[in-house]
Amino acid sequence: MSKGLPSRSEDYSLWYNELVKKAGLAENSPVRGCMVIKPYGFAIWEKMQASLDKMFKETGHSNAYFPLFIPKSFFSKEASHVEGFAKECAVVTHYRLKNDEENGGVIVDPDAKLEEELIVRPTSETVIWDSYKNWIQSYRDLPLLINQWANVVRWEMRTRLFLRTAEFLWQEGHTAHATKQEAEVETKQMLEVYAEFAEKHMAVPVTKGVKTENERFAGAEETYCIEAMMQDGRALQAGTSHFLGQNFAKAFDVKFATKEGTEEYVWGTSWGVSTRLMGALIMAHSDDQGLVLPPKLAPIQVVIVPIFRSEEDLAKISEVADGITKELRDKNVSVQYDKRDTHKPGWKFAEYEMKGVPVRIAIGPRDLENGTMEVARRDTKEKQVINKDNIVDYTVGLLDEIQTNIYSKASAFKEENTYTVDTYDEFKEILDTKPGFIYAHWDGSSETEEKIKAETKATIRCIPLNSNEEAGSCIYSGKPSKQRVLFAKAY
RNA sequence: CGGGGUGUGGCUCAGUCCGGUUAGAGUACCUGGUUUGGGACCAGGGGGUCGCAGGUUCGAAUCCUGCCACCCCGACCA
Repeated sequence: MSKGLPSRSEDYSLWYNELVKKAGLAENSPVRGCMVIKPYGFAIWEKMQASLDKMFKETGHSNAYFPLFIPKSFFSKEASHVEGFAKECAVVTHYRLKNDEENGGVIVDPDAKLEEELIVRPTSETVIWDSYKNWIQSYRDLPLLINQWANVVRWEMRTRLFLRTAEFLWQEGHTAHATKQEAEVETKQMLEVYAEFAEKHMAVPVTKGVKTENERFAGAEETYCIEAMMQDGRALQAGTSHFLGQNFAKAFDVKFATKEGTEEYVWGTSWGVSTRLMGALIMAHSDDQGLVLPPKLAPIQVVIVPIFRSEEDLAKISEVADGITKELRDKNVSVQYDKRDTHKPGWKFAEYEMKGVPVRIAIGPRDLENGTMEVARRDTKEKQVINKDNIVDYTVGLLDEIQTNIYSKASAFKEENTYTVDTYDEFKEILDTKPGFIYAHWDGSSETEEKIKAETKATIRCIPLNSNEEAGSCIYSGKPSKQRVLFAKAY
């Protein structure tokens, strides 16, 4: 592994790409637009999955699995849904290869053409609602609260590790309800789950809001989202929750018998977060030394590095290190004791910093003499010499403190880089000179939204929830507006 | 699909304009020794059909033609 990262402030994209590779998270795959997630990166994703899955279960959801392939005809059933995804679908047209007699190698067997093409799922609403049709007959079958962990494929023209890849991993929840109100409650509940996960686990502050019509999910009545700010000031959509109304129920003819004996279409929701969250995690906290992971999602929370010259030294240090390793593990802290003699301590320090391990404990001969250990925290780089009798409590407390500190830091950054403007001139001035979010009045029309996007590249990330209504006039058209919306350049 | 760029040991690249020893460097890897509290040092070593195919030439990484791949910018992006 080579040394060092490019500076974050000089070239953010380069820094990001190098970090993803050097921290051992992922790399570009030989397959166009796809990525290989390496073990360390996958370990972080698994931590995310575990936390989210638990939250889904606690809110009454169950996991299931639906097919990767979707018959083309399913797609055409919901008009706006097709339109939204048509341009980025991978399509299976044949089911067999054969030897190429003329040129060698293999070719697609032209005789093995599928009667109906299969779409590699870009999202699963259609296959899932096709099943729901058979699963739902009565109000007694509702609500149906299902989640699936899966991969999906969207043939993006340009890709970026974690942020936009042709294939990505995600979870997609698909629920069906007897009433509109219940479905709306579900939609908002899942948005809250995502926001809580982002803030409490990822330590990434987010703005909750509703998408404008332009940015709404294809097939939804309303799309809710959480938007996070990256360290270059750009916005990243970190999760979405859609109120589908009766759109898919009507498209797939999913009706149920009510208590009163009438027949009605069910109300739906869908919601998802993806490996894109990995990108958010990386870009929200990391620095020029590498990744900075919040303790709650760090695969290794504490690393112990022995400093030794001889086998005898190591043996003595290991005795102490094994002791605290066990004590920490008893307190559910994940510890790695790295006593490899193939790398020097300095090399290990740099390596674990690159990997974002929150706490490092170094034990050397000097510490053995004094009954101490050196504890270094990744977020602030501070080192403290701690008496070994207090080390376990100190470390456990430190992990909490780091989790809190990382969040506070990201939160302060987000606030410092958020602006409120009243005129289009101010708006453009800030976009040109400063990164960040901008709150401004908007007249509510797609036309204005598109013009602002074309002129400045800034888009409306969301119409924030919980923000005070405040009368004003649109920065672009001057027409009346009853609330400020969140503008930013986005990933 | 438009515009720009790059293909040379695992990785990052020099060499190409102006053809000419055995194709180089850094890093990584292997061996030995000295080291080990912030990415060690010295010595030795292995590893390359110079993207692919054709052509020009006594001679091609270098010039010509064709093809392929990848990257960046734009268009696209629940």
